[in-house]
Amino acid sequence: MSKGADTRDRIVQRADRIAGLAGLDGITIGVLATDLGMSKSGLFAHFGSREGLQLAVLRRAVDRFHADVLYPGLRAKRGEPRLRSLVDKWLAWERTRGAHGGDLLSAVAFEFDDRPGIVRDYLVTSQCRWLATLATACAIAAECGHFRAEVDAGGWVREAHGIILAHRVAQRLLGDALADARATAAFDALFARARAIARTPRRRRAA
Amino acid sequence: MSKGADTRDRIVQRADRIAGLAGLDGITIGVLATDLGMSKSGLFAHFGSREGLQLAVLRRAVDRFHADVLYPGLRAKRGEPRLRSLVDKWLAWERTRGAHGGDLLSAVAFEFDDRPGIVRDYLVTSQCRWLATLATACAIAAECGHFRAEVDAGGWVREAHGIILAHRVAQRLLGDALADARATAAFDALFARARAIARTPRRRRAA
DNA sequence: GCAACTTACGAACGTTCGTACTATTGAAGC
DNA sequence: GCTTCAATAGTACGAACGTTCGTAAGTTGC
Repeated sequence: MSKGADTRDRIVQRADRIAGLAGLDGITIGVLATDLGMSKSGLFAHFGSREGLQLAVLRRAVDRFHADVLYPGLRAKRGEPRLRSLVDKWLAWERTRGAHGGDLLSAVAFEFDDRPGIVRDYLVTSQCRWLATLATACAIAAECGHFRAEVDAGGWVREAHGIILAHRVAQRLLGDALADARATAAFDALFARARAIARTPRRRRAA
Repeated sequence: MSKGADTRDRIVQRADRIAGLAGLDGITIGVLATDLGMSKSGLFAHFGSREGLQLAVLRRAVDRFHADVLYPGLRAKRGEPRLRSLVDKWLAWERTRGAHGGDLLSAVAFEFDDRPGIVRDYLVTSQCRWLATLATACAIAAECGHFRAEVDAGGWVREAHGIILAHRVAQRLLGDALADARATAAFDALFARARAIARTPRRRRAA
């Protein structure tokens, strides 16, 4: 790796840590430069703009997510095992706070949901892709007969997403000691429900 | 209302709108003063510090939440109706984007989950209180026989929280047209499950 | 060993930040 | 009508912001 690319990497790595605490908007070229013992201008030159730096940090987070969650998860065998592997690794990813910017993605989802720009655009596409991957894995689980044939993959994924998000708030904001156990239990139940042969009783639908 | 209190109110109201877009940290005394046609110092004097202003905005959001969600919801009759009323209003609150800072609370939950201070402290206590209220309502539903006696109120509330959070991301970030329908369906299912007489089939538990 | 390019620096730009102080206003109580 | 006091304006400050510029080193290719 060339010297430039190496420095750039160090910068993004450090910025990632800051973003984990203060959000992508909490990244500041001045403090970042001071932290790394280099000049603002030298640092700045690597990205051309603050937004470029933010995007680089987000990209890195997504790359890590792929490396730690997506690719290993996909290696499990088709059907429920693969889906389970994916969500287990997802939860583990969200759980490891601080170690790396494990939580950056969800945080940015809330931070930038109303702020147009390349950062948001990139986040949207990468999030959509991830959720679509999960939905596909869910559909495959149905194909394989692990899940009920009529399972709603989109709905299933949405619920999984909810479990992840609620876990994060419970753990990091509220400091709930039961956060992990609850999330795991919720996932167990979510799988069990999709698997269940006996129909859950259907009452009237809200208007 | 005295003139001072009135101005203060106008300031917080305006700041709330800004925070809805850019987060609590996106509030800036300078632009706020310009927006309202008053001097920075005149505005500043009302709060004593930026953090004081942020806290005032958060307080206002919580007050509105109580007025729009908590109190009206509690008026429904004991048991499942009350719980349903509460979560319905909760969802409605999160759905009304922009109109008022309907989404501020969840956003701040992610923004400040790693930033000690009075803002975070206030948020934590108010969130805990709200979730505890829901858990109580859920327990009462069990007492009334609407829900199964052994229902796990804490787990139930956590799932409800997840539905709300996932809905928000789906709606605001991903622009999912099905967001509302999915959230409503998820709540329906959550209620149905707690109600169900027939046990959902239990398989082995993950280790 | 000179040329071309990369990488980083230092200084400065104009803005904006939050916060202090002081001065002016305007309404209320006597 | 004068006093009093809360409310707002005015001005200034030092620091930090993102960004630009010109330039000095360092690296690489010929």
